[in-house]
Amino acid sequence: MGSTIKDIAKDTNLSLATISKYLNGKNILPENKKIIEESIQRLGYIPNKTAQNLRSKKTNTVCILLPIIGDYFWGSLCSIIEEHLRKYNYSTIISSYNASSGDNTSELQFLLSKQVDGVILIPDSNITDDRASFKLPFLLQKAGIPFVCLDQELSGIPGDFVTSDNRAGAYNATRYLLERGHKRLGIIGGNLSSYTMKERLTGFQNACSEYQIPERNLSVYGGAVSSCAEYLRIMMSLPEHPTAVLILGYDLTLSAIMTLSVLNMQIPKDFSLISFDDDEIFSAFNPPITTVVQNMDEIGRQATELLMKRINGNLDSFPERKMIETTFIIRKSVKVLAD
Amino acid sequence: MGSTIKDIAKDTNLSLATISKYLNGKNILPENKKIIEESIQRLGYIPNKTAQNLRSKKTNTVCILLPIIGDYFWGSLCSIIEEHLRKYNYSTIISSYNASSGDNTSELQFLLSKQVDGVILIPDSNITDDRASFKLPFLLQKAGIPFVCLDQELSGIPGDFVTSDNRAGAYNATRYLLERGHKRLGIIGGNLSSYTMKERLTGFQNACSEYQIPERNLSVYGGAVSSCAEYLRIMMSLPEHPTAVLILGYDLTLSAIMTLSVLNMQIPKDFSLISFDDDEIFSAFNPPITTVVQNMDEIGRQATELLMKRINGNLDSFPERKMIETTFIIRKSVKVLAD
DNA sequence: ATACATAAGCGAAACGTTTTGCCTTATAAC
DNA sequence: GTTATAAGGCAAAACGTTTCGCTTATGTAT
Repeated sequence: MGSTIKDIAKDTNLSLATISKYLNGKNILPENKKIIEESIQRLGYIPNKTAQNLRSKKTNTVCILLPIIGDYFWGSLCSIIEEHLRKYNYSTIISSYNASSGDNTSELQFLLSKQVDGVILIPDSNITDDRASFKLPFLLQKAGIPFVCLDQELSGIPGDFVTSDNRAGAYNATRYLLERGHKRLGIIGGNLSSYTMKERLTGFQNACSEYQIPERNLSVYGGAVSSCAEYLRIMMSLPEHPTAVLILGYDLTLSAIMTLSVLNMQIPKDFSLISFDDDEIFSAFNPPITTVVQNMDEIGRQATELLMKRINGNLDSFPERKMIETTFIIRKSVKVLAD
Repeated sequence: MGSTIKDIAKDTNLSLATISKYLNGKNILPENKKIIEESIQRLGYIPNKTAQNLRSKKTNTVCILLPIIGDYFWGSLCSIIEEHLRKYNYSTIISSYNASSGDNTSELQFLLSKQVDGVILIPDSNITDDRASFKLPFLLQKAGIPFVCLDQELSGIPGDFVTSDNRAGAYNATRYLLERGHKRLGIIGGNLSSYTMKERLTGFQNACSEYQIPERNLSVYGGAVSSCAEYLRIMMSLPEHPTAVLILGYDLTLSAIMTLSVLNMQIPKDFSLISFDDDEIFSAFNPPITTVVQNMDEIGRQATELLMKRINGNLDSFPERKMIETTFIIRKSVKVLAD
């Protein structure tokens, strides 16, 4: 069915080596080039990547490793990364790993047998917080497979990573509230012990202490989406409740908005709110919600760039920490308070 | 670095062929089996897939082809499918294609050169509605690469596909409304000309005509999320406006809920609503929203199964149309009307 | 005993490339 | 006119497997 380099060689009366040279962009006579191109066209030749990979020991393939399946955020990031890798002539394979297992050897074997050139690791706190030597980061390092980590810094081992600048994002948003006269603030997050959330919390606190807001005027909540509504209700029933809140996550924001509407509190008239993590839908709300947005495309781009660099053997300034700036989108969910 | 089958052969004093037999589960002497296993352990041998692929002309690889990048729904489906394919010992590569191009030859070449065994095609109406012979489905067929299509039926060419039973899902939800005494209904969708949306609309209409609801009591809207709020507002200002609405999509539902809250209409007291497409967040709302949910995991499973069948040369009942039942989750967004 | 099937093992060829080292020819330098 | 230099081409080896055809040993039915 498919024709091979041999067929082209016969067809053109040239040697295998010459055809291979042509395919790899080496110098050959222009006339031969023309002949080869015609022949390729005529015979419908398509290079066989498996053969190329075997011989050259390079697969031009990167594996994205994710811990959980079905997560919207990471799932869509996969296709963004694919797009970027494609520009470098790399293809993407995705695979999931067992984050809770103490031994990721089987995942490593998979990568090794597939001969992937590099890995983009979407971490799970189970993996990053641990310096156990059978977990993915260690195994990858030992095997000499370059990888870059997304979203979270590894704690037991040095490694490149790229993440949103969560701290700055939260800091800016908080300042925005403070500048508009809010003096009692709340922050609502999911699991506040994760790297990402800790960073955001730090940003929030830094801004507050710059404005000398006393601790007692700050209200911090970390917990499940389902209980966020309850928390908000309690918070709002206090006599001196916050006038504004920074909400760390899409789902939480949605839940908060719904809760406020049930409580008959209007945004921003009765209460101000900023969401960390945007979605198209927030701009369609009434009022549209002011948000901090993570630049997913940029995260994908930078992760790709960094990985390419490492794959090409460039170890400059390892380990690199790339912080991607968030964007602050001012819409209409924050009220300006008179002093 | 990595050891090969040759090393094992030397180490065990057996021939390459025997080692290969062992690796492929053929019969060998139990004593040799033991020796080989020890040797593999000791030398840390890992089979080289690129070599296996080259020789056996089988890659155990499926490519998921998607049209757009960054789509949450499809992105997360990718990792679900990966999970299922993994059970069959297949790995997954993802790649995007140009839906608007008239010629997908380059995509085909990619698949051919990668030697993928099959494709899961996430379609774009640009591709399915067209019988142009340079578009993906035709090319795949011509090249003899088995594929199954998700979500949409191909119109120009027979092909397997698996999709949610959109029609039945909408039908059931609509009946639910009708059974609770609603006599004036609305349906709000995105692009109503897409296959998916048409199916849902049909389900809605079928239920309505069964209950002999006159056309004039039905209100149908298809359009962008951004203008849905406006539409709802107008609709609600009519004297005899619908008492309940079926909303075809997550974003639209969110937008509708917000709009209603701004209009000071309470769900379900003043207005009833069912969402097609669920999200965890809907259960956390107040009231929790009654929804029709697509069984993504099942879609992934069935697509995988069907593709495996085709890859193994089983063409029984081609082309197959698999309709995955939706689940109806009754929560509290629908009011029972007195007659 | 003879013939015959079955099981296990072996060496060598094959899969479709890239790479190596050598050879030829043309070009430039002196 | 000789010699150095470079460019392009070629045959063959290599990459790490699987598979083919053959051999030998073992058991089984005639």
